[in-house]
Amino acid sequence: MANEKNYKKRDAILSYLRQTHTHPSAEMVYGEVKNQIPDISMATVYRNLATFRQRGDIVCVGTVNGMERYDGNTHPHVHFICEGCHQVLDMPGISLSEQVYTQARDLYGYTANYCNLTINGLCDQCTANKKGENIA
Amino acid sequence: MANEKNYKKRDAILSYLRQTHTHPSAEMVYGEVKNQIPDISMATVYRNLATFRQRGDIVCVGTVNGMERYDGNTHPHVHFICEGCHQVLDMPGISLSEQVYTQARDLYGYTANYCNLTINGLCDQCTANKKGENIA
DNA sequence: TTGTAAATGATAGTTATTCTCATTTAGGAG
DNA sequence: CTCCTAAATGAGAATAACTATCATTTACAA
Repeated sequence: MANEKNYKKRDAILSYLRQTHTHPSAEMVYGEVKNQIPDISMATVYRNLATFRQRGDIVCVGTVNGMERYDGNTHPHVHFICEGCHQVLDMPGISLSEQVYTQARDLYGYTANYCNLTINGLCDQCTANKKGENIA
Repeated sequence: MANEKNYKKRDAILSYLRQTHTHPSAEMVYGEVKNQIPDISMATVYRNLATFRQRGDIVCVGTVNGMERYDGNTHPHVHFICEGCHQVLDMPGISLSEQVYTQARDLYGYTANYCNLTINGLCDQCTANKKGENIA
């Protein structure tokens, strides 16, 4: 009774986004899902990413190195973007106050749908590499 | 004694970014600075924006409607991005805890250079317009 | 079988951004 | 003043992420 409609590829994309913690770009999604379903195309990936975002099934983390990154975890949380290796990492120990939504409405009359806190810098590994460079 | 080197256009770009509160895109910067200096080119705008960002003279707010937005105010603060009219607005009443920098280092070993909190939604005007649509 | 509506694949098109390179500019050395 | 150098710039080509187009395929129902 699975697959009411022709959702095999669509479901594979969303499943992958919900499983991974890499906050992949469209190209990374394509490369991974292609392993399971070799005859998938980039058009399908981009199309479904747009659909998921409109539905609120995924969120956009932001543009890293010229490419948008996506997250299947829609619960508000903080991201770290490494400027060295372009990883996007979750920071579960750092909380993001959700009162910004009510503040946006009460202070400014705005309708807040989504908030995004990103911290940019160097991850632990790139920090170590950088230190090595500085010694030389 | 002004203009040690050939910095007339460079300075005009940075001055504009520091004056305005529109968080302009490269194209918006070009359009404005062109009023003062008609023979400026887009290449100069892009080149100097990249230079300013490397130096830390400006920050990137994020990509809005396919275009990066820039801010001459480098003090960490919160931005609102209107999904209707694509305005980027400051939200001075909402604070951004700077302890995320020390938390990033202490909890994860990351080197944090910059943090960016954006709230997405509809500004007051677009909220009003949307309500009008819903009535009809 | 036939009809349908949505999903997809292949590919062309768009556009923000970057790259290349010749030219211009400002200042210093002689 | 002239020559030299190094950086800034302008014009346009090149890049690449993303979107649009359109014919085809798929799943389901009548």
